[in-house]
Amino acid sequence: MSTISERKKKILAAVVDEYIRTAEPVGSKAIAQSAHLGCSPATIRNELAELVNMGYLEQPHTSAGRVPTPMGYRMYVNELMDRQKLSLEETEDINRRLNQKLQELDDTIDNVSRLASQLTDYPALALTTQSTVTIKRFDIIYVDANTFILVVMLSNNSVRNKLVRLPISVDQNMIRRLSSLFNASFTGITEDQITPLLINSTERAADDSMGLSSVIAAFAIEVLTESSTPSASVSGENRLLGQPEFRDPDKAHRLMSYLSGGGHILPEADSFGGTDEVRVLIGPENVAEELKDSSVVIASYDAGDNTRGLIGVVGPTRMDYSAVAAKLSFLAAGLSRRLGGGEAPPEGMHNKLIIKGDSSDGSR
Amino acid sequence: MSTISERKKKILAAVVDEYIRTAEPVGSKAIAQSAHLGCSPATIRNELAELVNMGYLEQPHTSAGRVPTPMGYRMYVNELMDRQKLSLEETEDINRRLNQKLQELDDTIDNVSRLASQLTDYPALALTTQSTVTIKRFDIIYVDANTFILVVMLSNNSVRNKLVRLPISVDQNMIRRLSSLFNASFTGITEDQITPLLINSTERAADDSMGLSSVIAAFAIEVLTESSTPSASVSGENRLLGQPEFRDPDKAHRLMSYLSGGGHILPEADSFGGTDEVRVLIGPENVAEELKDSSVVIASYDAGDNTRGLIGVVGPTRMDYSAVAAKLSFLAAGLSRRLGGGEAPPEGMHNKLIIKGDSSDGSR
DNA sequence: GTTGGCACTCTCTTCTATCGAGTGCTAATA
DNA sequence: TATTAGCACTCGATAGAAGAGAGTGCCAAC
Repeated sequence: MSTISERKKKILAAVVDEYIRTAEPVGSKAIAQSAHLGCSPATIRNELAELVNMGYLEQPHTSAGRVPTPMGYRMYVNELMDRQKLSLEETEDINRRLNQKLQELDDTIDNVSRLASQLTDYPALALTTQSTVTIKRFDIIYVDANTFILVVMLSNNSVRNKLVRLPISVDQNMIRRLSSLFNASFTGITEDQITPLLINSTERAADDSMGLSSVIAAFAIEVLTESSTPSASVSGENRLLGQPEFRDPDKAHRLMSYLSGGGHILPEADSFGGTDEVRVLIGPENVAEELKDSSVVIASYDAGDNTRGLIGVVGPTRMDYSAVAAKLSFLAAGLSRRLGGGEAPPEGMHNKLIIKGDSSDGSR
Repeated sequence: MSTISERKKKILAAVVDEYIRTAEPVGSKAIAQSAHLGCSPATIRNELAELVNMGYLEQPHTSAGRVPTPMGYRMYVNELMDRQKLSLEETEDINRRLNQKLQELDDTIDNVSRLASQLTDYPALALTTQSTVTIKRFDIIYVDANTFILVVMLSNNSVRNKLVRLPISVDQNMIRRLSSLFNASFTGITEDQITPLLINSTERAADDSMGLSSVIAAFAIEVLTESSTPSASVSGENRLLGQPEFRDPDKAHRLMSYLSGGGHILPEADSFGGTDEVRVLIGPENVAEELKDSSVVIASYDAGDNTRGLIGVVGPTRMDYSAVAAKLSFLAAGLSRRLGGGEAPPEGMHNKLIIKGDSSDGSR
């Protein structure tokens, strides 16, 4: 009983394809025409009835066509759908946008989410996972007696700065002293290694009676906290309204508010395997209550310095999984290539698309 | 005919207040109760009929209550509504949020728009006007033979940096030379004063045969462009869906897409007078087609260094003008105080609320 | 100038009838 | 045994009709 005939598979695939296209329950007649397996609607009906029994399809009501269940989608995603290759134009388009957006704004996840949303025409969110960041370099630039600039280069090669203005005067020597001291003792350590003790000893060593050390240390802590905290960005929530399943404003509002909330989304973020994997979460497979009748496609990329970036696209369960997965996969690969440390596959190549779902495999 | 009796004003105000509250056409009976001017519904009906004639109100259909026209709202905003003072809790709340959000992320307009949206519960957008920015200081930090960090401090006291990696090696002296040269000849000038000629001469003066000068100059241009280009940020689009007038998903979608588009919004931005002014644009008063049946409340603040920031809140014409104007005004004042250059009114004070509309004054 | 009374209008809701897509079942067929 | 044609049946969707209710406009009285 756990097997499923070839013909049933074809029919199931046809139903899902058609339903994704039209958002209307699919009838036996339509299938007989679209999937040309030489048999009549009546035969299809028998098969459909069995597919309903097996749990792959359901009927909104007795005399309507069939609609895929989450289990049906799961089967579709795992085995049935044709893994779309992007067209040359599409890959070129993505690469062009990537080059354009990333050349200056290195890691800005806002850009990643916006891009993902534009490409797929669904709301998208981007996030970075937790990671341990340390300071690689510490510089202090003397501007004038009351002003200096802190410049910190992090282990992930991003650079942060802060302009500090003082009510009192400091001389250039003090700045130089502090600079080299901080460069010596505050580099290579993580945020929680910056203890009051360490700050104190730096203060004494620099002969700093004005508390500058704590100001600078505070900046260090701030920067480290900020960079190692996962951050999230959501774009294109409004595209939800283009989907017929969100014509109900309340439903749309609920999901959009949830998305705008941002970060605490995707509890599955942590459990994410490796790069080059696209994961599809269908309806009830989602942990978050608000996503129980939506689907999420997630791709992961290497954001450099052991940081993993995640791109997620949210849509109705009737989502164009194939297209979205292909695009996200390509996008993630492009990002890995540009941001990641490791050796990279040559530009413009399709990388293989590995799709993993949850533990259930859609059979029974 | 251009005058309007006191009682009519009271009735008009009552209609608008009630309509803002309930989103339902307002009947004569309701007014007789809410605005207690000792007269019967019948009298009110007569007055209402005249108000309709004058163009301040309209009826959706013969036997419905009255709804304000844009002209009615205009009159309401200009003369009728009580200028709300915020409660102590509200001002404290805003100040607390301001302190929290701005202490580190100086100018991030994302924060401004998010804050405005949270406070008003309408979608909000923040933008900065065009301004001329120059470089105040130029520093180059040597990291290693293939890497250096550019640090630029701008006339608006923001600091930008960029990590540059080279395929070739440079020695520390070269860096030092470039640093002082750029600091000398690239400061105090605007973007379009950075000519190929200037770059060339710098290149020669530094004895730079590797084209480093153009890399650095490119960064200078980039930073100047970016900082002087008006930028925009939109937040809380989804709050639109909470409003009954946007229960139609298509209508909501249209406006949300327009808002997400961002910048080209508010063509009236340029014409904006001074700080401490709140401007209300009602329905057709808006230039943008997409806003013709929505209202916008705009406040302006001093973002320092001759830059003006704008905060706009978008909602249905049936918007709580009074509350929104009060909140925006206070928020703008708080931002001016923190970011602006001039002397500041003491914290926590209500600043006077000046509301200006367009040229028409709602009378005929 | 104000008020009560009353017929009138128009939307909104509810109910009913009809239509049609699509099914499930049965009996005939290859 | 698998497939097919035929047909009665189900059920949502649509349209029209009836009734309720809110609110008006107007008139005559105060």
